[in-house]
Amino acid sequence: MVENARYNGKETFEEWKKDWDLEERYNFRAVESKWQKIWEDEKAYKVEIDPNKEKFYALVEFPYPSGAGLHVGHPRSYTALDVIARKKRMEGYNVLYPMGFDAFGLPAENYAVKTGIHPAISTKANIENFTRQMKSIGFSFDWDRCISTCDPEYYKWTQWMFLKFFEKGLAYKAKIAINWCPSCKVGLANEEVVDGHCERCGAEVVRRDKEQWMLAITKYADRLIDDLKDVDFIDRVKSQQINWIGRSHGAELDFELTDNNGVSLGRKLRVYTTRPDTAFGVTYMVMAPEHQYVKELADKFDNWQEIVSYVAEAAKKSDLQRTANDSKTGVELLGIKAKNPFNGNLIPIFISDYVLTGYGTGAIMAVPAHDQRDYDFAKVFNLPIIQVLDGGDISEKAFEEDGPHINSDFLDGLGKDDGIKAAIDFARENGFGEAKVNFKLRDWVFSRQRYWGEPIPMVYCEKCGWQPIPESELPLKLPEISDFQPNDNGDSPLAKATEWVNTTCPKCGGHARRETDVMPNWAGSSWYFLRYCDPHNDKEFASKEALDYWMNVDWYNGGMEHTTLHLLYSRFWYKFLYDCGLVPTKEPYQKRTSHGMILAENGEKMSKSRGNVVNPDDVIDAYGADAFRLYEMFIGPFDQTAMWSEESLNGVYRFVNKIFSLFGKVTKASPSAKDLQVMHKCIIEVSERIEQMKFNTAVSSLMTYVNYMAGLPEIPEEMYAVLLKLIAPFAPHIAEEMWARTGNDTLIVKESWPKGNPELAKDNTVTVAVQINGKMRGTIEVERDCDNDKVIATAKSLENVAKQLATAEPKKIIVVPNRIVNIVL
RNA sequence: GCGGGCGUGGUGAAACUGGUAGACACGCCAGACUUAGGAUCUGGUGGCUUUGCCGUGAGAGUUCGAGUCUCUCCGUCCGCACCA
Repeated sequence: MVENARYNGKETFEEWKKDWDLEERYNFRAVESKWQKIWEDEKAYKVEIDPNKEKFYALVEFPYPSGAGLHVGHPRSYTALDVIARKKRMEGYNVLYPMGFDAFGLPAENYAVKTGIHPAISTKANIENFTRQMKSIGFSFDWDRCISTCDPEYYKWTQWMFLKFFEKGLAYKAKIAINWCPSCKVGLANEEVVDGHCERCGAEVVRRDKEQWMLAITKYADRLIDDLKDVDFIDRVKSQQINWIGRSHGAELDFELTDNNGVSLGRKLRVYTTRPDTAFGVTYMVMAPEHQYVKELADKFDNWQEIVSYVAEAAKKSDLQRTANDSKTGVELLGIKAKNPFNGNLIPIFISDYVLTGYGTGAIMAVPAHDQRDYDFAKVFNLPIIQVLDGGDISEKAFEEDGPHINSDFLDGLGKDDGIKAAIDFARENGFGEAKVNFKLRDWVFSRQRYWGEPIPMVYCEKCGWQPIPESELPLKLPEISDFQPNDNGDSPLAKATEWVNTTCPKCGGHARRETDVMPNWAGSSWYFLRYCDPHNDKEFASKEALDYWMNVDWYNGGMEHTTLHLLYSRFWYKFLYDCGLVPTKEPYQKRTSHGMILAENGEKMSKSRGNVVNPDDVIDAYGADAFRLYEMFIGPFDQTAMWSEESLNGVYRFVNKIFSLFGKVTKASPSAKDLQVMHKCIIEVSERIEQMKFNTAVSSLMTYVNYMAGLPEIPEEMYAVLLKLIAPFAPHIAEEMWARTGNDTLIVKESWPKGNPELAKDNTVTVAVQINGKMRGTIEVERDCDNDKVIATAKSLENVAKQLATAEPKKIIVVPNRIVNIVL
């Protein structure tokens, strides 16, 4: 114990005590920095594996260390889990609550383009600033476990895991049409495109064919949905992930292609449908303009020019423009037909951009009677509409609900499920189709044409193709370069580092070139929570012992914006590691919650360009870290958007000072029954509300408790000690200071959490509401659990009640014990 | 279009399985202390035509009793979206 620091440099407690009389008010600046130093010197939050203690792993999303520093949004999440971590610690858990930096990313690189300052240098400075800020808020992170994704000792393992993906065939290079952001000059994953715009800069994305490294996340689509049932994620997160993965059950069916006379062309058009049972209502087919058959069957078409120009037109449009079309366009492929395998009918085939190349087989069978899009198209092109499900009025619009089958041969009379089953059975027996599950989820585009990211540890040899570099060469470090400018060709700035790029093939020893694209910033964050378990290990990404002890993450809080990005990616990544036998559990996170955003005072988003960003440094300087933390928790329901308000901040500032001023009234007096009742009620409420993340009402419970004590002539020591313990997770500095002043020489953050006794929390007398016909007429004070007859008698004696009873007889009297008496006249 | 929320004082918001609507704060009003206060402290504060009545987006329903449950509608926010 560092006695002198604790006593403000005075030798003894008694010496220190003399100073108190000179204090005018609570000096939060001195107190907060004093305890932050003591916690740091004593490593109060350092944690090690301890098999004798139950572990608790609390996690918040690590920040990108931007040049702007923390804004008040970050600490909302950090404080919430800090409160939970501190409470768990006081409850005796061995708590891992780590922090690190997601340090690769575009801003550092853009800054380098502008200023010439190397990303490594600006990132380091930003990390130092973030660390200082977080320490000034008094978070209980174990700083010895701090990591940074741009540290070669870290990204060595990110690269190592990429090699595993490659080894298992889940990382592959493919030339596909990707989303390209012309402003960032970088390819994007589907998840990074929001309404057709770049998630980061807002520019409209365009399609571009590019050779890309891909990770086969779609192989895990089923498990990413199914395993959600075993974890405790808030519903919003679950449903958004399920929605994004977009699983649908249906069938793939082959339609034979023929010439106009029904003579087979020896090819089949495969379509995907969720309703194979409506096949008797198919009146035409549609292929995506990009469908391979358009090129392959070019010589069969009578209107090639028309087709070519439509395809060219479609290629020019972005996805956004395609979607914005309200009327359907398309071109019939004249000269060929499709044969419906259910009834042998020859039907026309179109190309249209309402059919997407990336989903299903890129071709559909159109049932205009029962699909509104097909219906609209059929109207434009004057195609027949055959109803095969009974109901609705198809002269108006498509009938998309369920009904018994009609006009459908062997399916007639069957309902939806039976019809689908019968149709699939029929297709299977006749060899033209089978059941099929489809997903909206696409494989993860994993290449970024940038500098400030993890180099992809692959080389290309003319003779041997793509080869992984040997593990012994990891980490493959980023070369030093001075020109970070990306270009429009889609080359990474790394391509200019010729010495680095040119290398030898690990297989044949011949000349080879390194991959010059880097990984996306989601790579490092996909497994960082594993590194926290064993951050300094240079043999493995983490030891088995550490992973077995610490995993899973018990409680992970983060932003909703990451639900279909980081959260989904990292679940996939982790499941892959599980399949490799490298991690102990199927899912990384047991519980996932999410915080609401903090808006500026006027309800706008805080942003640098609007100039309305509130800097935590200023708040802490003016009101102190404790008030800041309390305010973050008191601002409103944790999961909802909240508006920053300097005026309200004053309220919690007063509250902190009130806790300080209460100290003057603390005596050895023992608490009365009423005192104990109030105290235990507060313990119970605060404990429950922290677990439920109802931090705003937890704080109000504490305020009620403080207000009660403020009304007492003297405050029993026990009551005040309980206050300090309960407030310690929220306002650890003042809790620690007052704990010391009450004569304790331990750290309150290591004390045990008070236990609430529900029996003592009950009041002896209760206020019961008296109603007549459900309307409030007054209240009575009765003994708790007093018998009904007595309660009724007391109720009847109320003046208001007696008056009404004089004119009418009660028909019925309802008594809810300790709550209400309702007299029905 | 599909999926998920939300709607309560001047403001942020409370309200457990239906049981005293507005806890706790902010603001405001009054008072105290002050040369002074945007400091601090104390008290008050949903509305109204005040024996009482009305009040949780609107309307209906269930119930002794509805902010809470059911239905219809309105408004608003978020996610996905020509996904076959």
